[in-house]
Amino acid sequence: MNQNQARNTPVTVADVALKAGVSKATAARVLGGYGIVSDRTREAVAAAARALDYHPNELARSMTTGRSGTIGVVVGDIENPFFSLAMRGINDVARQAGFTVVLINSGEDAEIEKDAVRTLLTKRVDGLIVSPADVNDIEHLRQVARSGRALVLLDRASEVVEVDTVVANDRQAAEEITRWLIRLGHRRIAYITGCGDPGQRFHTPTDITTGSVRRRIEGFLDVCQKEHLELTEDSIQIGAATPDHTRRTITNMLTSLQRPTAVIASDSVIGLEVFKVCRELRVRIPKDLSLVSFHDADWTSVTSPPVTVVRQPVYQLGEMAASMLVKRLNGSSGQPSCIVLETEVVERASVARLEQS
Amino acid sequence: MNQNQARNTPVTVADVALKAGVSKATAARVLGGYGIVSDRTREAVAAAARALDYHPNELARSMTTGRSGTIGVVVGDIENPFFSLAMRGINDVARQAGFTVVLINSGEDAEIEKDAVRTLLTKRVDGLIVSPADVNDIEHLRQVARSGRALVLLDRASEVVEVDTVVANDRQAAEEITRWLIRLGHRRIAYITGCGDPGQRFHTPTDITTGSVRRRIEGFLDVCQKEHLELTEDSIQIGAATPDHTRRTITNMLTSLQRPTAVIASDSVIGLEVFKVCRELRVRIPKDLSLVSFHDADWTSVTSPPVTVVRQPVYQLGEMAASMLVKRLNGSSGQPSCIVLETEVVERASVARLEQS
DNA sequence: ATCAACAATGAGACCGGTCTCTTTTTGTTG
DNA sequence: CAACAAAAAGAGACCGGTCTCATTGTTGAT
Repeated sequence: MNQNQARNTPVTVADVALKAGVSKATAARVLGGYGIVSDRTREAVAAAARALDYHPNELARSMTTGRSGTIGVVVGDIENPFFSLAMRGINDVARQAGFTVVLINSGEDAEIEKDAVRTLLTKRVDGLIVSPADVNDIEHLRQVARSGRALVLLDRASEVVEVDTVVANDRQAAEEITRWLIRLGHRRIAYITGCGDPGQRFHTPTDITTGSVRRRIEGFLDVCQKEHLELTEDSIQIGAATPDHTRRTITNMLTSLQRPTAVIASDSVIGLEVFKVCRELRVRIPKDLSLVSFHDADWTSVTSPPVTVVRQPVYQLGEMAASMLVKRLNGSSGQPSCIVLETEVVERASVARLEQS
Repeated sequence: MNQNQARNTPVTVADVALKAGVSKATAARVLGGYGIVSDRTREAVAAAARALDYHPNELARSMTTGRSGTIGVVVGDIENPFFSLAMRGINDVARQAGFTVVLINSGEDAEIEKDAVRTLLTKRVDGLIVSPADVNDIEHLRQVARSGRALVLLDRASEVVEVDTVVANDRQAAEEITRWLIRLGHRRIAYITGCGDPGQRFHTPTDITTGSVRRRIEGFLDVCQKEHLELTEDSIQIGAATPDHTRRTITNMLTSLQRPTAVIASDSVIGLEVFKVCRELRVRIPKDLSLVSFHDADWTSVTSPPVTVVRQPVYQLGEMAASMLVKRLNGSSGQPSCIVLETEVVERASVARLEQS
């Protein structure tokens, strides 16, 4: 082995400069790729750096430049295919633009989210992408703006704060499938979501702090009312946050006397759970229960029957969020904008026309 | 609004010190939570910090301490449920221990992986968790060791480098299910993986650079040979990296004259694709084809038939990797160890006893 | 009363880069 | 060949913290 292989290679510009016989400033110019240097010195310094196995300290660099080259991402649950797909979109764009992604999982907990944002801010990320758990509790997002760093909201808009946002047309999608279910003869339709407090009952959309879900519920309720559907307090099931709780919620719903004839699941994780419980209880889809799920997860096309879904452009959601952020970081200014991506209902076989009884 | 609300709040310890009427050193002691300070000054400084809305610059802190409080994670594909679940395990442990996670997706590309490791190193992460795409190409991993930072390999061991590792007992699991399939009368069994070069044919396990998959293939081949199964070059299908390519590979396999009677899918993504293609081609599972998949993804229990899987403790894999790393970061020394977690075959209904023809 | 021991604070170097400003070298031109 | 502009290199401050060491103030034991 090389005997001048120092332990823990803390080779600095100064070391390289010494070896190359130039000043620290000159070495820094070469190593940092800025300023003007003659070809001869450039090569000498480069050679010295190579010989010493020099690696720049990005931290020190960030200190003076003020840019860290990282963007922070705070999502609700990385395990949810929705987020992991969006995450890939973010990642792809970020790496293309030369940024590194710092990820924090909030577990949909507003406190953890605040903590996460604070942490990222102290770590001096250049910008943030957040899927806020609570559209009202946004003091920490204001803090981001105040600290002068860029912010993009992902999937969940907040009316309370003016900021770049990328969402799907949730409300419209919910209206569309609700109208459609009604046209097929369904009168008892339930909407299930993991948002909201477990054990709580739904009262008003304002209780739902997740932007996207609130919009959907608003759309759902709106259409129900227009079509004069009888809405009970069971029409909207909230708080299905843990698998265990989800399971219980669905079981209760499906064994109740006024069992719904159609269910809208707020994401693929909930949709899957509905599917599982139906199987256990021998509730046949779509004969006994029609099912529509948000998010076109990969498995939804392969069940028996395949599940009708609202296809959201999830990857693009991530891409857009990241590229909006990158644009801001590259100096784009102007009014914050809100981009709404279109969804599409993919009709499969989990929804039935209801026989008149 | 507060009129002394400075833009881009670059409030530093010096500012706080000034306001509190103490020296920079004293203010730093309070703000940094070290050294000895009297209660009175502590409160004065804290008050000043609050009034000024002081936020520490973690970057500057890291500069001097040498610790950044972050761990870097490089995985193959965050969209694969295997990794997103492991990622959650890592995340949970990391945040518990006060670390932030920096994530980079390699897309199973060794070059991107090297780049990622280099980037993380320059960003001075305290430690790294890597799922190496290529067990032979590990110069960049040596580099990590040389830079004096901790490293844990996730899911994929490398004999070439001595380092802490967390894996599942892949070889044994593969042996077990292969033996079991043979006992059920299967003589033509195929193994499909996304690893390896698309378009290439399999020759020897050494071609497979993904540690875990190589082990499984070794186990598979070993049992096949012991049981005198005829192995063709189609017995192992590699390079199913893109959905498109996977689809084609599977289609070819299932329409060939010597169609296998059983298929082992190397992960749930491949397993799902097999399932889809079977459906398209009207190949009935398990009547026409038996299917076993690695990774007990959530949807596998809900298909018709439900899929027999090798259940790996994926979350724990992530947890273990993170906690090993955290231990090292907290000063634990000693020989690198390799932890092997047990798997379990979950028998469902996608495997049939073969009728003698 | 004297001095040691320790608590509390201050002064300033330091981490590893960037960047401004100054000095030296080089090259062009009348 | 002097005169001057431009190019190249150097000196040193700076980013925002930490940390060592020196200084001052307080207490208790002798």
